[in-house]
Amino acid sequence: MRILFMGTPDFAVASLKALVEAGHEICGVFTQPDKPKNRGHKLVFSPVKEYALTQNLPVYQPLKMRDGTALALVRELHPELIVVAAYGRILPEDILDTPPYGSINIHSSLLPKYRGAAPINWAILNGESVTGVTIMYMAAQLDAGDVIRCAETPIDPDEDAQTLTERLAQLGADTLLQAVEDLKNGTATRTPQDHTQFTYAPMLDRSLSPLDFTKPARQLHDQVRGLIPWPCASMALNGGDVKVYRTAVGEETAAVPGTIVEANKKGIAVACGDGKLLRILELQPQGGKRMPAAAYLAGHPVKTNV
RNA sequence: CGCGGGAUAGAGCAGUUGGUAGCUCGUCGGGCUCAUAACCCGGAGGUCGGGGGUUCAAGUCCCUCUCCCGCAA
Repeated sequence: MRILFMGTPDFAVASLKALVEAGHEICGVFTQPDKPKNRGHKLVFSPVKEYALTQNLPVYQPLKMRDGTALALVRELHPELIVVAAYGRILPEDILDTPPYGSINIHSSLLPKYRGAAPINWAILNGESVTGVTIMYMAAQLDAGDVIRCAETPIDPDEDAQTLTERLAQLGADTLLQAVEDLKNGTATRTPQDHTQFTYAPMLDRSLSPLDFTKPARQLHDQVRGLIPWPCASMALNGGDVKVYRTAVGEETAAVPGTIVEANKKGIAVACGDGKLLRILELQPQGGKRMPAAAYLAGHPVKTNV
């Protein structure tokens, strides 16, 4: 199949790689323009671009999708199918309608649940035990197209959004290949979503970070897992803010929520709203690196029961 | 030239106006204990990120390079 691929982050690389290795002809790769700013002032290529270059695939980084040049480019490439995976841009219908097989998207949730930008994170934040990927036809409305295939996977109670993203990227790539086969063989099904059941997973931001210890420990644990690697959960400690990377729900306590009950090799145990402890196992102080709680305590004594 | 923080023992940190480098943990040896991620005693371990400069003397002051982190994008 002659495919035009559109994607940007690591999540999309798995799918592109799968298509390449399955022998499909990639006639072009669209990815977000190099954002001229990282820390210093270095230009950074998107992961998809990095990979595409290693495969000598033609890379295109249109600035605008609606001024006609992108459409002209797509027509010139004559793709039989467009595959979009976390491209990060809304595509106009005239582009979506160009290829004879249409345009399909790989979305990292079980649609119609968690439409939007951060489905993996919100699935964890909400304490879901199952999620998955969905391959669908692209429609004018975001993530609302008819479904071709989907695949489920359980979410481990201690898994964080980063590792889940990696797993779903692989699952998505596998499912995508099957969907492409379906299309090629003319056996692809087309199932409309139940639009009454949809939920939305909006973009994450820093306001989601602060841990509120009046909430149940389990919920805070989910918050910590769901916000990795960005923006991360945070809490005040020793007069500064630290990012919290890994936690565990501990035993019962009679302490007032927010109280640090212990600070030792087992972690920093904080009382929560449901009378259970949340143990901070791994954290990152300002200006420092991510480290185990025990290492943090070696240089930053924490007072307990205050 | 986007803003800022940082690099000191295996890990995490301290180091005052330049004057022989400390703390907590770990580690090794010994002791105590029914037992311990507990306690006691003792030991090892650092050319203070690299290079250059000022000085009688630099972890500390000046210049420079490299790497890491946060914010902003």
